[in-house]
Amino acid sequence: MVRAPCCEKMGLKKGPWAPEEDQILISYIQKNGHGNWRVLPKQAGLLRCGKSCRLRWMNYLSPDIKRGNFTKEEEDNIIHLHEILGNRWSAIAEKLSGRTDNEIKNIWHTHLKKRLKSYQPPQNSKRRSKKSNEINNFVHAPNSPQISSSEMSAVTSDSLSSIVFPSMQIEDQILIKQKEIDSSQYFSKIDESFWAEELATDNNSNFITIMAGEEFQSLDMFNSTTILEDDMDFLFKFFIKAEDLTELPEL
DNA sequence: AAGGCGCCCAACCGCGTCGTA
DNA sequence: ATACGACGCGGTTGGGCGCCT
Repeated sequence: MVRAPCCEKMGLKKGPWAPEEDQILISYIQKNGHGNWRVLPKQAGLLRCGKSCRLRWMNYLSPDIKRGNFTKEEEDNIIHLHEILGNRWSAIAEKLSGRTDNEIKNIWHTHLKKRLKSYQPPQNSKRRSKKSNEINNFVHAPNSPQISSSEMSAVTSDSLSSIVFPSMQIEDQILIKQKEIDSSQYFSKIDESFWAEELATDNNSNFITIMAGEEFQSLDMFNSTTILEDDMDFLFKFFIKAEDLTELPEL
């Protein structure tokens, strides 16, 4: 199937939006809603393609959008969410009210990536446990998928399952029930629905698996209440659905 | 003052997904 | 089952701006 580019038609304007165009779009949507984006520009009298209108509205004109610089707290949230979700900018944006995926993507590429680059986690932590070594060995084994931790988290959070460490028994996995994680300190902007959403509805069979890397021992199976601030920086997070623990995903 | 350079961010592009006929 | 339109997403681009020399 070959799809014609949406702005292929001659006469449609591209590039930066003029204030008058913004005004037309705002008043049209306020009056009629956006409905079908494809037909909106024609009905509103704009020489733009629907896609361009949608983007302009979603990323700039919508009243729900919070303008202005990102706070330190927001930046921290983005970093942590990126560890969990990977480059799923829209999913990250959902958790940060008023921020758009485009904005988050931009700030990631311009600020946060650099910030993380300059950060090097300490080596040879004395608290590294046997379990964390086992996981580490699996992740870096020759026949293991060669992916970074962030890619892994992206894959696993997509399907809410799937990263498994075959040499470990299920009971050896560190499984922490959703409600036992005190995430409020780090995800203060995120409401409870975030965790509920990621864990689907069945709390008995779905768990967040926290692979704490350097700080593995600090998390007590089924008994963890709080993640220490020191831990958080080194935390790799994978979502594991307990009933899927026997199969490796296709990566 | 002006030219070069790098950064930032709004906007575009192409593709995947979903819904419907 | 297939084709197709619409939407949404993530990657990329390029113009504008500020800083530096």
